[in-house]
Amino acid sequence: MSIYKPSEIEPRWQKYWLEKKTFKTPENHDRPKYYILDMFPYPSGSGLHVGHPEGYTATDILARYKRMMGYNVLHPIGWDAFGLPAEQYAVKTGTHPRITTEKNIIRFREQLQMLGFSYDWDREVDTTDPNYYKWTQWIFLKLFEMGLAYEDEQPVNWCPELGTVLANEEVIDGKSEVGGYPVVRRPMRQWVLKITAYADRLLEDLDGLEWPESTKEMQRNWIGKSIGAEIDFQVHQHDEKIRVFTTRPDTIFGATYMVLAPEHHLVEQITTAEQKAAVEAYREKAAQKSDLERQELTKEKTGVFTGAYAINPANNKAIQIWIADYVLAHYGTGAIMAVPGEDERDWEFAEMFDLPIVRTVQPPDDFEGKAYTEDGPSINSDFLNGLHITEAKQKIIEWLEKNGVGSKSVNYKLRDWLFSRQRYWGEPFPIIHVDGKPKAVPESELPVTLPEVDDFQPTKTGEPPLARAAEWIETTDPETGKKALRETNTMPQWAGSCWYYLRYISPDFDGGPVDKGEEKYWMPVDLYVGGSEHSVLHLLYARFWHKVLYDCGVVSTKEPFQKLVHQGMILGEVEYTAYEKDGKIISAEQADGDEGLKRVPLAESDVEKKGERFVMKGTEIVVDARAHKMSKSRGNVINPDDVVKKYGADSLRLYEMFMGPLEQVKPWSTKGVEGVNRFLNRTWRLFFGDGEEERLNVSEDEPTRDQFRVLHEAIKKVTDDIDGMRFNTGISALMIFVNEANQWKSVPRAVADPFVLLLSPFAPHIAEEIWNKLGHKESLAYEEWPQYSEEYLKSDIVEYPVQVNGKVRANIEVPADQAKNKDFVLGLAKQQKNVQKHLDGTTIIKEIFVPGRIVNLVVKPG
RNA sequence: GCCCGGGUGGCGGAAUUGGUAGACGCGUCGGACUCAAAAUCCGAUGGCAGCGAUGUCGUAGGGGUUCGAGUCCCCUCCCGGGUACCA
Repeated sequence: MSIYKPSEIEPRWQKYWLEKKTFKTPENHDRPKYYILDMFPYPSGSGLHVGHPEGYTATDILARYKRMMGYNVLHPIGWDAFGLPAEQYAVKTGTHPRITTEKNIIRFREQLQMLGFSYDWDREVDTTDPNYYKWTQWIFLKLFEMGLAYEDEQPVNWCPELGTVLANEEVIDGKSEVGGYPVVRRPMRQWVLKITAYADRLLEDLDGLEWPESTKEMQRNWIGKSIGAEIDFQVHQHDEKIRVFTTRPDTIFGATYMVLAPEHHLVEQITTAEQKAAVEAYREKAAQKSDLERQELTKEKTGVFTGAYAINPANNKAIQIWIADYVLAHYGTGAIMAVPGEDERDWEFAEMFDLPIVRTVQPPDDFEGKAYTEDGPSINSDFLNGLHITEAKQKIIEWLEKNGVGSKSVNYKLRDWLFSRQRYWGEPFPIIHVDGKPKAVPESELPVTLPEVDDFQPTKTGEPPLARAAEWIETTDPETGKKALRETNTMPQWAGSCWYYLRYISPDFDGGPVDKGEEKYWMPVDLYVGGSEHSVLHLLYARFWHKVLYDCGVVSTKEPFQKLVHQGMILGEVEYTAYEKDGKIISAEQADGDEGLKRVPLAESDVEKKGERFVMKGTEIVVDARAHKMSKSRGNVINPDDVVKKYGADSLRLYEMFMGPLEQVKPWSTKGVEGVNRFLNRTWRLFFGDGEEERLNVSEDEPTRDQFRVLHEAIKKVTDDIDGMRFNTGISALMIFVNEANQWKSVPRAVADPFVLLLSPFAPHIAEEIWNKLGHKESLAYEEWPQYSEEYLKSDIVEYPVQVNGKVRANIEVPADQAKNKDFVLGLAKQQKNVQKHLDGTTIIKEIFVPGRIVNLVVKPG
């Protein structure tokens, strides 16, 4: 019998594509190129989840479409395979992370192939492969040579639980991004990359990128450029100056006290004898606080007077110098001039400690707040009085510069990138220490491979696991023959993913990270798809490295990723939950806090919508109706393997694209998968009938005008929608075609062929199968994409809705040749019975006629 | 708090520059086929009133611009993401 059997069709075509290397990247450069990139996955032990195929299907559709449009397409995949889970598993079981990683990669590869993605499998990269990380190390050497990588003893985010330091970007709310463990500050020798040297370029070049505005904005905020001034305040009775950074130099006449960060280098020197004890105690306490504690205690300001005074250079008044932890040591100069009148934090502090407040900007009469941060004329500010912020700033900076007490200045929130980790499973640094100084390993000795160790834990003294490989550590400097020690830190996981998109271009090239000629052809990446969780971290780091490589002449573009799209998260199936307390079901609105609450899952049939909310059927008890993030603990994880087994890869692909806009967060629905699966079944029956025998239901007849119209409407819509990445509505157009075509006796070949091509990027297996059965010998992967013709889209009649006072009262059909004839259309419109009814007893005061669109008769009574 | 997104049927979501709100899919209801079920097919399906023609309300809420607003403007509420003493 004629039945659509994905389990039989799909593996067969997957094998065909692999064996024939159908998707091998063309090596010639004689066509336009399209580089379409997925964020490569970390091959975790739990395999692919349904989130992966979402972005991967979207890019696969585009890759297949672009090939049919005549582009040379580069569509690769690889493995971001260094990382913590494999290492933690190694610590627990002693299994070498390499073993775990290899195993996981095999699983991931199988899963991706099972979904029919058209990757060029000859270009796979693996960040843990020494042939790959050789070039990661090579790039690090470039950074080192350029003075962009340096060692520094600095307070770092130390995570005791993970046994490693973390970059600022990896710390969220004082906890580690991975695992959520507490993070404390602790000084340590670390490798740091000078990303701040590129702050301005990283900021400016965002403008030319086709990225989501929100992502660009996040990067802008993270870089945090602010323009202001640095001003020197003379310390009274000391030969010292305190330099502050401020964005509001115009408010200097309102600077009524100063605050230093507790760690500021002048604190000890200027503190008076009477205040010494208090200051010491405060500094002690601040040092002991973790970042988390510092944040938790932000509600109330704390601080201590140093006993010292500074002279405000604008008015020569002596003002108190305090220390307080609301001033951060690592931003600006670690010291501020406090202007409570125009700064909410300073106001709060001034109120707390009874310090003077002077307004220097006139608030509006009805202003009732405390600090006034908006614009207005300057007051109490001598020669600035009357000027608004912009002019006042300019004038005061001129004055500061003339008097040698300050100058214009720019500051960034962005800090240098902490680049070393105390881990085993990462790239070793190509660095040796000779006479206590770091020195580059010569390029000819790359890669510096990971040594074998017997234990993957940090040593008892807190040194990284590599410190266990004594023979590896002790080496000689090839240049001088002196004794040398290898660096025992390793690089963070971001290192490998900072440049992998370049390696795909020439994965076997051994003259550098990337072959220049190929790079020139393929770069930049035309479309990059991946999760928004990488908005700052990966995407900022990769841009930084790319710019460094640009400066060394390795790459020819300033930016790596021209267009970026984030796929939205797929949530679990919608769940209905009632809350039970003390054995009684209570309304979800009253259910706050966890005490004594029991969650009772309900079936969809037990609930109904009442107004804005869902309630238990027939009651007033409100229940929760929500989709949650998929998680093992919640037990709502959908495994792609199961979906493929039951419905096939084409159905999974189609469903994930049909759910809604790619960028949007959306809940999973197994019923929805069944829906698209039905569509594929209907498509199969359209071509092969539903009789006992499989019989090709395709005729050699010339299609009718109507059949052509149906086809060409589909071509237009599907083409536009793929171009605009609106895959959900594109699929809807394919469904409309099949629904229409199912009413025909048979499908004319001239319609059948193009339709199968339209379907193929979305559901490649079934499309190849039908294509083959239509008598084509070769894969359809490089067939020409169908073109639509306006000729067939024209209709013989044009429909006009007819409104009276903006309300539709009738629909009329006008022959196409009369459609733009206003008099004709209006005449016909007014004849309509229901229109006449509404015109009765009124006077037409205006006739709106929008050709091809609408008729609106504006009337008034009488 | 601040900065971005976003609120459309029972559900996921459609709707060119302002021009018939609810495409497509799910669900539900009715029918056909069947001994029966599944699968499939046909029909209906925003609410309210009406046998019906039709009327009326309706895109989070309130106001405005317009012949006409889901779409533009102002205010409020709710949800999601980011960020948090960055001077």
